[in-house]
Amino acid sequence: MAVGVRFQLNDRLFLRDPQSTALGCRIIHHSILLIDELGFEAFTFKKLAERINSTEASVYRYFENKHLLLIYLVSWYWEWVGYLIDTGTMNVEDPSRKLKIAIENIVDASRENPAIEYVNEHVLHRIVIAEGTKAYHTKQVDEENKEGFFLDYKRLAEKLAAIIRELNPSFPYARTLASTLIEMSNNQIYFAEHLPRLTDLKIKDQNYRELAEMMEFFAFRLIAAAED
Amino acid sequence: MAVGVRFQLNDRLFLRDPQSTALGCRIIHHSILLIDELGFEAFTFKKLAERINSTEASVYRYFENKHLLLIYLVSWYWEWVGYLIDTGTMNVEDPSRKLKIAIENIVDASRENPAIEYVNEHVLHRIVIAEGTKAYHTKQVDEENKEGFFLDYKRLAEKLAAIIRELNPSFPYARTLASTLIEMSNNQIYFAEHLPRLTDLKIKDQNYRELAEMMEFFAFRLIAAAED
DNA sequence: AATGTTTGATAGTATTGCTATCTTTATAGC
DNA sequence: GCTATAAAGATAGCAATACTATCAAACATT
Repeated sequence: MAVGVRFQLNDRLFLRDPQSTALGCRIIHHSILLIDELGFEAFTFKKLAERINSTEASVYRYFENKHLLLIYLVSWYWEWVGYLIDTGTMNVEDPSRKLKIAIENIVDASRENPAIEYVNEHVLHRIVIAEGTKAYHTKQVDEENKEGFFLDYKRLAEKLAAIIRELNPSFPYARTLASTLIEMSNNQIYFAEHLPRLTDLKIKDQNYRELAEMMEFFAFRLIAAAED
Repeated sequence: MAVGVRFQLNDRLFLRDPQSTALGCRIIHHSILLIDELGFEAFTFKKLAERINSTEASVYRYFENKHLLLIYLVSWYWEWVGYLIDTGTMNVEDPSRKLKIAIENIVDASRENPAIEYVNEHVLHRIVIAEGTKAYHTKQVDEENKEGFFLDYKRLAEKLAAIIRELNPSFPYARTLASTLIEMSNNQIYFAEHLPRLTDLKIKDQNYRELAEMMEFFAFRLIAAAED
């Protein structure tokens, strides 16, 4: 279990590093809970400020707006998943074992013991599932991408793609498979909960084993050395 | 080519049927263009009203809010894709041919001749790619799902799943593969344009042939009768 | 000519998404 | 303990958003 990890995120995402002050940590802590409660659209800095007994102006000293806060939170989550994959595969040679470990962590990183007290990884996972793609589905993607706002997501995808290439160097779609698996994980969990006719998955008691198996089925069958 | 099609969408999506009046058609026509221009977040009914030389109040007589308008537009698009798949596979027996036709239409329905003058399918496709998932990624999914707001999407997925089952009745994840292929198509196009490190796809001159081939590769390799 | 429906014009309200300024409070260095 | 300075709180204000309400004008229908 990981204790005391502290991720260094892109410092253009915030005005003042929230990890450096008590108020900053409260902002992170309660923004996760409040976004989960209200949904990202209804979430505002004013409501957050009320919740933490602070003021709107104070929150704005940390984040330019709620959109950048969302990118911050989602980046934190992907960074955390990447970290878990790294430590989980550290002394593992077998690439197919590596892929399984990666999939397990993508599917359910919060199964691991939380890394930081003020981040509720379990709730954050729900936010990533429900709101994650809103981070990059905006008119400003291109500028924000140039600023490196999506590096954590891209790094995670690259990590996964590298394992895929290890398993089969001639597989022609490593990047596509990597990003598809990540998106698929979030989508299938969301569908199982809200639009069940869009998935074969049934999730009971937070058990993501079935999803991991499904994703392994998809990944290994696709990667299998082509017989042509 | 399809001329004069007119889709019957869920009538709880609107207050007054936009297809029934000239103003309604202008609202549809220009909301597609304006959402594409501004992005969904910056798009407002006031700006739309200005664009069509009408008033905010008049637009509100057709749609309760911009969120329902988005669901309406996205539903229209999936309805159109479903229609194209139906007509395209009408006299086709071979299920593998059917799947190819379905994939082609999911990947690029606007390759077909437009069905209705006031709907620019090509621009609407861009909206579905960039904003489509916002239709169901909200706190109200469950109530809206009960109202049947996502039936068109689910019907399309079911159509695809049926073809998959035809190809291999023992394939255990027909629904998951169906929804994954649809989401994958939109994501990979978006990534190719904005976050190219997340995909192996390169799109030049609106040519989606490569994407269709990639999706066929994924689909057929997965569906292939299991050798276990 | 009377009737109903659609649209336009205008106004108003609560909330959102900020920015600015000023004061109070905590902290750190000397 | 005193002083500088940084962080946080308090308050105000403003333009835009997301609506709702009302009334009059235009238009189509019988």
